[in-house]
Amino acid sequence: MKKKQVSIKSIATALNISVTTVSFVLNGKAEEKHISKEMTQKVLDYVKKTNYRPNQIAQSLRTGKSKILVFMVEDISNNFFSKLARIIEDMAYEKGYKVIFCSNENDDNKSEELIRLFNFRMVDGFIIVPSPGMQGVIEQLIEENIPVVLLDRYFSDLNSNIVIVNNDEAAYNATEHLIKNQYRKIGFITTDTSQTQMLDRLNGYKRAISDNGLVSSILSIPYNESSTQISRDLIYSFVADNPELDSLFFSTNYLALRGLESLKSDCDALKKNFGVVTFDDNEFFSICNPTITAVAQPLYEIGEELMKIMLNLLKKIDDKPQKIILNTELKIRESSKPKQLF
Amino acid sequence: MKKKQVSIKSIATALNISVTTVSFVLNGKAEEKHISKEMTQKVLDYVKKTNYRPNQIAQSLRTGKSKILVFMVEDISNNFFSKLARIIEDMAYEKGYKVIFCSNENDDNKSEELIRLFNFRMVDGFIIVPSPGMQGVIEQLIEENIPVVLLDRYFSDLNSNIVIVNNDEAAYNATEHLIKNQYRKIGFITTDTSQTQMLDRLNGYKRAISDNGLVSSILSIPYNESSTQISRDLIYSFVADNPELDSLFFSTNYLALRGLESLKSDCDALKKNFGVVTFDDNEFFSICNPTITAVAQPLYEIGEELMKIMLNLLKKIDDKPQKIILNTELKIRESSKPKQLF
DNA sequence: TTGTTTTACTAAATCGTTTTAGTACATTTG
DNA sequence: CAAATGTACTAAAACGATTTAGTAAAACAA
Repeated sequence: MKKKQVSIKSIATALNISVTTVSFVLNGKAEEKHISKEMTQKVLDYVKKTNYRPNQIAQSLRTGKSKILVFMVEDISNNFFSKLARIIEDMAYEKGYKVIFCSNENDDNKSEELIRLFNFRMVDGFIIVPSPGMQGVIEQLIEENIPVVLLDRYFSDLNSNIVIVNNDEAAYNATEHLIKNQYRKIGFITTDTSQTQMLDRLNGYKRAISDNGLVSSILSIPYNESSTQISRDLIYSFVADNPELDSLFFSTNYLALRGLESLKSDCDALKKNFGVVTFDDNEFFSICNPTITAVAQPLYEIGEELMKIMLNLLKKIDDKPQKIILNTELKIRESSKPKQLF
Repeated sequence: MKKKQVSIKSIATALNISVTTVSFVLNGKAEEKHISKEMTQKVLDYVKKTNYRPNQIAQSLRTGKSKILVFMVEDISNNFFSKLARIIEDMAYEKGYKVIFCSNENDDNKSEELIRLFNFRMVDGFIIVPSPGMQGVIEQLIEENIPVVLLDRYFSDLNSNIVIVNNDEAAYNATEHLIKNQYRKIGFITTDTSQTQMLDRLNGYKRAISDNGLVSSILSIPYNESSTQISRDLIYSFVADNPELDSLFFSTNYLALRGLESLKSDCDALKKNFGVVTFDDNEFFSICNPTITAVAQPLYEIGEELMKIMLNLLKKIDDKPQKIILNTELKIRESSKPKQLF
């Protein structure tokens, strides 16, 4: 009933040759190792007949390579990350790598635990959206010469490979866009984390505001509440308590979602000339009513750059650590249309 | 510069004892194997000091278990699957399993290729959203006693573990809901695949329509076009060519997205008493305008059932293959409100 | 003829664990 | 006091591949 697993050894025994010969043939070293054409063919035929597949675990043990990458993000169910995951998945598979995804929830302990789980040894490389206190663990990985590429956020005093977008500039431009369209009191919704990408966005917003002689108005939502009713309520109160607000800039996708829910519950907010811009695009933004203006990150390019760097690291081509900064695109839609023409 | 990896052997040598002893201690078998308290402590101390981590690859080779599961879906970037992925990820990690996600794009060749890539041996179990022609490969897995659980769709003549929802009934109820709310000409948007869940939904729709003496109106979109402009156009023409239509039922989330985009471009469609119901809920549905009525699948329960079955399979507890059918919930929102009252 | 090369293979070590089947000594039991 | 049992350990095989360092025979060169 139970089929015996076919191994190199079983092949060797069946053909009455040595495992070495089989291994050479399978690894395409027949010629180089002077295995005769007939022998080679015999092995190949038998392999095909028995549908032999090498045991990758054994290969990994011997070669030290697992052909597995880890893609660690904040939350794999977040649209931004899942879209990116798909892109990375495809690129990795094309190169013969499998990808294990995991969500660290921006929690340092979880991040470290996950990395320990992978044990530095069953994984060939890490693509990581780092949580704030991960610098030590990441340094450790780099020190041990394990390929690591970061994305989305960074550590300013860590010289690592990283792919990010022009957060500051993008936020500046998006804010200016609102200002150009006559919005004057622009609320900025962010979280209380020290994530660099969030700080950069905040900075961009602040610069644009002050460059235009306006006054900023910022709501910082506790990070751990950012996906709950509490954050909806906070946004609601923020808008209610600041009746002079004529627009909101959400600094990331999940905040936008909470915000839109909140503005929606205050039925009229969105209809009355109220401007909205958000970071991170979403397919649904073009079917919302009004459609939502968003800063779109170049997902495909991000994935491409990440994999380019990762593959180089895996090939042990070690350039200096690279810092890639990609450009975002402001997708202008109805939610930010000129105020007086609304 | 390069730190030597600490192994059981290096520990044994350092402490001048045998690897067996170290292994016993590490596996908590000290007592059972009569290792003295002092020895045990000595090993534990050294292990802590050197920060030793076992090489999981070697463990896997020896034990035949990798603690890796594969979660194969149609497209990991699809909201339904990524939300589910997150749930499964969490449950699996809790039990010490890692999860490799992959997208088969509903393509049989890709599915098979992926399964071969995992090689039947570097993975402990598969959770699969099967593509139509995968039955053979799946039978093969089952035959080789590899844990497999299917979800979302099934093969009617394959006796496998499976978790699905009451598609037929759910579609019936959703259709009836529209009918109760005075919609009379309900279009059904589906794809041309033979995916069972889609057929079941179609069936439910048809039954409700005929039970109520109405006439059905179905648009089937070529599967491979289902995420392109073409499908938007098809839906657009469908609505335009059938002016008597007063509502649409989208049979899955990506079709709903295309449909809503399409209806949006036909600016007024959604405002004029036009009913919409869709399969698969989405966070954005409650901020759309009108908010969208949807059949919500119980993601958490699905994940829970999948993992429950998988863990049993992994424990070699072999019950009969189970077929779990979970109930959906119709989330009634504005897009299906009573027609005349609109 | 002797020595060197080339061809066609193979034995055995290795990767880092787990586990079976010991051993040597001490203690208990009948 | 001999046999049985218990304690505290260890040697070595095994998992399934890769790879180094061979060997034996044939071919070629001097």
